[in-house]
Amino acid sequence: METKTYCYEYPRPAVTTDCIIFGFDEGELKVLLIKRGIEPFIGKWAFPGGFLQMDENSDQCALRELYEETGVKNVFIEQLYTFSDVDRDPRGRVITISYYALIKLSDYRLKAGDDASNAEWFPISKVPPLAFDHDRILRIAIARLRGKIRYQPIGFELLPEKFTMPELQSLYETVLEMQLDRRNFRKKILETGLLIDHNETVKGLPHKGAKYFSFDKKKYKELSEKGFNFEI
Amino acid sequence: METKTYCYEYPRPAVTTDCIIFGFDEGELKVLLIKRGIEPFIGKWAFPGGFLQMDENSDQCALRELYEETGVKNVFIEQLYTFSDVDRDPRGRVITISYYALIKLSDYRLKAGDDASNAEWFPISKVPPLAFDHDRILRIAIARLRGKIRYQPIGFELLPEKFTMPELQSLYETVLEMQLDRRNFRKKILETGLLIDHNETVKGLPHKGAKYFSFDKKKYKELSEKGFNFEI
DNA sequence: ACAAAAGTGTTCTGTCTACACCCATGC
DNA sequence: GCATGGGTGTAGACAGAACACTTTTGT
Repeated sequence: METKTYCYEYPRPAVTTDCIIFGFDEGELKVLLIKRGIEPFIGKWAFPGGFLQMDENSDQCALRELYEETGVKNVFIEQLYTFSDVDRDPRGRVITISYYALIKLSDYRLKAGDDASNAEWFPISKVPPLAFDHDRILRIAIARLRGKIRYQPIGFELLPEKFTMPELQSLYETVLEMQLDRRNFRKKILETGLLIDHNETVKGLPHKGAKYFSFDKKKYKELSEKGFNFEI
Repeated sequence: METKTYCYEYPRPAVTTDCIIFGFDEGELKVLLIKRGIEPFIGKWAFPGGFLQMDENSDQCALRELYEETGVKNVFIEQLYTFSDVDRDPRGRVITISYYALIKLSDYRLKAGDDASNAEWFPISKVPPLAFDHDRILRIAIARLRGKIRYQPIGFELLPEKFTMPELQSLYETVLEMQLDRRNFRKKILETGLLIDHNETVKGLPHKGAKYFSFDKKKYKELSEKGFNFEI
């Protein structure tokens, strides 16, 4: 049978993916925005994204766009929500499958935002009004991150391979917008048995340097297959 | 400026919505399936769904399809996930924005599944192999329901307006696939203050009849705006 | 020696868990 | 009066919250 005989004749919306890229740096949660060089919304900031090709699924599209626009690769990425309001794009009917990504800003700070780039990191408290319905998308992305960080070990995706306990706590405090008790936090995190202690401390500070840890991904994978649930 | 000048020239996938409709009845979680009358997958069971029109967003599309195919209206519905694999539909490139709905089966049992209808309720333990990638979609929908019922009061959407405590507990036990202690369950639910006691019991049984309750939606809305979080 | 941040244990409190007996109803 | 399922309270275990002093390091 011919594929053709099955073809749909309905009018079709355009389909894009957009990616909300979170980073964490200097005690702030940040998001990467691109300044639009074309209409509509020329000069406004928006999330990186682009059109779905016919030979890729939306995950691949989001990863591809992420790489093309920011040089970022091999990062945590997850589908967020699909936006489909009729008038969300003045050019016509566009459906956007949104994703959010978590990146280790320490690794990528240099690439995006350098020299003449039109990409820039904004602390989420200082994000300007965005193009399209991207303000709404950002709110939803932040809510997802906040909800998920408590019961999935995704916070580590925002920190360098090696991080200290105060850094990890600061990340949680920032994302959850609440203060946490130092002793209780450390106890709870270490109890999971998922941190590798490097027996190595931060040097060159005018005070005691914190110990370096890293997250044991392999162990987490094993444990979660046995029904273990991360929770903080 | 003309809208036309903005028009995208990329090839476009077709876009549909599908709806996983859950019901609860006779102590079983059930899902509504439609027997396909056309190729591809003719004769196989699949979720109700259809093409997105150019004048509706995906929420509206899902509600419309739900109503057209099952006569169901005014029910809980929520976007689940968007599926976009290149070969998921033999007819060509089709992207599906999936939704799940929770319905009070007691109200709708008669409509779907009557006489010569091609719709039927299946206990989730007895769902046959489905068309397209609908098996995968169902697994994801069940996982979402299971995850969400604990911290959002969505279980009530599956029960009649008035329900008894044993019915509610049976629903939770079924969805969560675990036994719950009767006294502790009742205590925890009543502690929320969100159940209205009708001071009325089930009659005509060969034993003590259970009391009727209903869920106080209005109070829940007020409380949740003040930061209250439902949890069971 | 002092300033600055990291590291560490214990008590208290409230929540979750486990559990057994009486009650109402229809036959 | 008996079989069936509904309703109720309490004691022990456990986890979460609160909290203060000592250690290290650079200047």
